[in-house]
Amino acid sequence: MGRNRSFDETQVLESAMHAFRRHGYAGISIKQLEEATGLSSGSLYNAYGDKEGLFRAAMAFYVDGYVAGRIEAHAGPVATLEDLEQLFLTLFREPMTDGNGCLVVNSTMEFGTQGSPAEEAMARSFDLVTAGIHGVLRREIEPERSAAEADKLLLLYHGILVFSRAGRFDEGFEDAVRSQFDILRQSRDRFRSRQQTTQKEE
Amino acid sequence: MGRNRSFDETQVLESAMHAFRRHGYAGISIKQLEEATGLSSGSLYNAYGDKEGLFRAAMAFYVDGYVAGRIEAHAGPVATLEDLEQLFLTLFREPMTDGNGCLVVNSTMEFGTQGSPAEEAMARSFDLVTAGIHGVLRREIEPERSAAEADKLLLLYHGILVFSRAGRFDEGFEDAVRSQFDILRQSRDRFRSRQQTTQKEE
DNA sequence: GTAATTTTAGAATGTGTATTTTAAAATGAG
DNA sequence: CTCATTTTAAAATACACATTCTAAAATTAC
Repeated sequence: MGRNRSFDETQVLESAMHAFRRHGYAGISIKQLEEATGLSSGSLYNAYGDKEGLFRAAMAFYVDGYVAGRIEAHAGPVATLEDLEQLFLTLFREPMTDGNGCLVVNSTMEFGTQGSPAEEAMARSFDLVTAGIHGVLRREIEPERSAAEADKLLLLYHGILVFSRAGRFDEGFEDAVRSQFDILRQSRDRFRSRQQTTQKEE
Repeated sequence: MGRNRSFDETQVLESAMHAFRRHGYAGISIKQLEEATGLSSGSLYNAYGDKEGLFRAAMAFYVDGYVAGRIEAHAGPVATLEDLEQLFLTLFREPMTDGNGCLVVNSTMEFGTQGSPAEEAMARSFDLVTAGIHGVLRREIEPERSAAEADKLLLLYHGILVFSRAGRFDEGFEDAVRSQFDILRQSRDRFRSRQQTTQKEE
């Protein structure tokens, strides 16, 4: 059954992913992808079919490895406001500060709605983040305000990714995040004491 | 002194701007730009030098006409929280809902930090929006919280532009915006009554 | 060890790209 | 009216691009 692949697939996808993150899909050539991955175009085409196939693979790699992992760690089924706050604060630390932004959001902005090679990965990633944030708030604050507050955080999160890519990292943004989570914690405290009061009455 | 230009420059820039908005810079070809603008490549090159020149012109056109106009109208030197809220709510109405997003933010995500042909226009646009939002909040709410709340709104605003381009317009986002402005209005009320109290004491 | 099969690198291919050139048509200035 | 200059459209150019082909090297299964 012929020889085995001699390159490290993970390493190739990692390199390709960073290259796409930096230059976008239309903005990078096969030649640049050869340089980035260390593979010849022959091998790339053999392994991934075409440029779009490599892009899809890099997207899936990114969503599985980076997005899903971060959401599990900071916005999983038992995550608290404090965990979620950490999710936001990691956006201000390595490796998110290299100025190349998030592959999913970059690709979203490049392709828009109309049939993009990134469509499924994009949808999956947005669903993960949305569900994670909404889940935490549903557990932590009063139900009437939870959806609106979750949406605010969702928008805040993606706003940060825009400024990250723009290289415009005001120090204030971190304060803005902390201040918003402080407000949510106050909300949680009120919610909890009200719950206790209700319990006593029963 | 030779003949005059026979095309409507405004109309050409408007078409080019929408084409760039839709396809990005790297994603659109001169041929497509000929179709979009109705001009032959000869005329385009004569008028704008090259593809990058046309892009710069389209960017400047967009920032001058759209961004600056909207900021003046809703976040000028005498704008209130209500005016600013309108700025946000217009993002949910025509013509911002065509799924092509904002040329400035799209281009930011395409090029990132490193020397982009959109650099000056991008910087000007971000400065306009930032200054407008911070200006309103500085006037309307208590100084200690004004910067953080302005940054929150700034991030919220750009988050909306991401979801707009993604074609993922949850109805909840509009509620999220309104709820945030309701909170800011409460903040303004407290700030004003405190100011009155202080005045009486003097 | 042999045969089948895959990977691999690099050359080859054809298409699409941005851009320049060409020459004719248009039109403003004197 | 005439001349100078510009716009314009279309053909021409040169290059970069994604992709395919080729043949050799590698390596697994038997």
